Amino acid sequence: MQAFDSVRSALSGFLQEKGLEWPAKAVVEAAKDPKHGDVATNLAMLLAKPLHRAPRDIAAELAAWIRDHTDGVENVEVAGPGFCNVTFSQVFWRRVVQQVEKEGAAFGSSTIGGGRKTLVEYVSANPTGPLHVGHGRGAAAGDSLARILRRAGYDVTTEYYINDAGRQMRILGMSVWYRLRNLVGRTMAEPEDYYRGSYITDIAKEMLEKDPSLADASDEDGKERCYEYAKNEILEGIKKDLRDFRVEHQNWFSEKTLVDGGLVDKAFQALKDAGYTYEKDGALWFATSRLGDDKDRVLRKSDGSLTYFASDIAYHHNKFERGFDWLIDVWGADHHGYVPRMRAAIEAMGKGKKNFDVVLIQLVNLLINGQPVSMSTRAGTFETLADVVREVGADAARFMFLSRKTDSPVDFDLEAVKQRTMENPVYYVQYAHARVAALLRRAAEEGVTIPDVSDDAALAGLTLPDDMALLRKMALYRDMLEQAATTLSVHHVSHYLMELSQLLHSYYTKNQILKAGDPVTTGSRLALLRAVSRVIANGLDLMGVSAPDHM
RNA sequence: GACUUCGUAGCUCAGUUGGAUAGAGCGACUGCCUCCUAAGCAGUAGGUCGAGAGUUCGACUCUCUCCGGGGUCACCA
Repeated sequence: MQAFDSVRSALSGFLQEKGLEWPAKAVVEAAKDPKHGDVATNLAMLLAKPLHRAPRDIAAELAAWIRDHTDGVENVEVAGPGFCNVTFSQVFWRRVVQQVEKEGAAFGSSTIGGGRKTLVEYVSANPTGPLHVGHGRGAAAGDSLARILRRAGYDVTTEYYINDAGRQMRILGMSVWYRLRNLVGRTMAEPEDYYRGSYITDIAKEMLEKDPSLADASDEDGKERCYEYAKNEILEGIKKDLRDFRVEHQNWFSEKTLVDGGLVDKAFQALKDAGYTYEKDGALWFATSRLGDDKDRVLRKSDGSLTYFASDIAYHHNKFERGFDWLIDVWGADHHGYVPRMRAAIEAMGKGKKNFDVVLIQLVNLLINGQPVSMSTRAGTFETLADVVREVGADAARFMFLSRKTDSPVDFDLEAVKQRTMENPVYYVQYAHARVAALLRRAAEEGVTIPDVSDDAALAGLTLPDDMALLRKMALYRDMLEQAATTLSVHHVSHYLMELSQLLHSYYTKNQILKAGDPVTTGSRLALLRAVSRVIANGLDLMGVSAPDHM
């Protein structure tokens, strides 16, 4: 927030004057306790050693310096072992309202991304069946992460990698073919390993309706046609489910085109040139163990087919070739053992740690009335994402997923998420937004108007600690966004929104707005709450959750 | 076994470059709608931050050891 920036620059001036560097551990942060003012710094304590002076002594000098070199400061106090607590004036804080009014949806945006070209890849589930709840968590996280990074100044592209070339897809074709033959009474041996979900049979029926003669096709031809049809059908379903979940992918990248387009060979060549490949036992190996992996990995199997890893390397190679500087992969936590070898591959491409990050999404334990429901695409027993979204709504599901750290497992109880109570914080936040909307409607009905952008006089009624608490919280929005972006953790947004909403509900209950008694107070408070609801809407947008005007 | 991740209130979880008296929601208990949305508010109770040692002005945070839960260890994807 602005308060941090101005204190920081004052401190830098002080250090420069003394000919000192900024100590690595020195921070400027929001004071946790209002008694400690608005902004606190520990700088004096860290200067004690180099200056050979008592921390509180230095703090006193520092306090005077801050007072003289920072705009909008009301008071600076030395506290505890040597903290400097800075309090800003009410006039300073009121500017936050004006800033929100001027910037609107862009309020709180940051430029820390510096336009860096970033690719966020997420979901990327094999098109072998409908998305289940677990995919939903990854979808919500990836989508929200992309929104956050964009607001933080990154140039973000989102992508879904379609695994349409490997063994799983052959099994898919075979599964449909098997069902299809069964439907017309031409049974064949049950395949060893196949998808048993009812959607497989549905697809087979559909194909037969369109072309009854299909059953006469040769085994090979039949499987191929089943594969092709099923893949497209399922992929369309996936796309629809994601749309309904408000999840967007700009690109859909096919593994098959990667293989057919010779990009795999190109990537192999790059690895070979870097000296990392070798032949052994009739297979092509990649010496990932020289780059931090446990052991070497196979790229091309002895039967001539490619491993999943091989095309994935090619895919990431291609991402860099398309000019992306930062690759973020959102994966299910079961892929976590896969990370070191992918890192190795990235390094072999001449890229480093800075260019590649993986966000691991832990399991979702779906519960219905407290009873666990198992999810397995193969066995065909699962709760689909579409069902869940239909049941609880995209807002509640997304908020739930995005409220927890991605790397810890989550219990998702359908009944609980359906409930419109505090089990379900999404309504708490949305209610805060709707309440303000209702208030603004009421104001309009009563002929109370406030300007689109307030001037200082219009905000003069903001004098209470409650006012300042809301202003300070809004001012922290940008810091929250930056933290979420730099740590790739989406859950900060929902926690921030809970806190801001809490302040708003409390304010609303304690302080009258339209009935405050005088026009300045009414106008000021109305402008304040309008700004708060704007910030809530911005935050909800980061999560892809709607900000309703009515509830 | 190796690697990885987590262990914070009865429950679900925040607490990320080490900061002041460890937080929130739910649940429990006590109050608050003749008054702008009670899907709300105010308050009470609830803790050995898994255990131990170390690093230092200061540790929930960093290091090591141990205990306990999850996950992964394919020429599968």
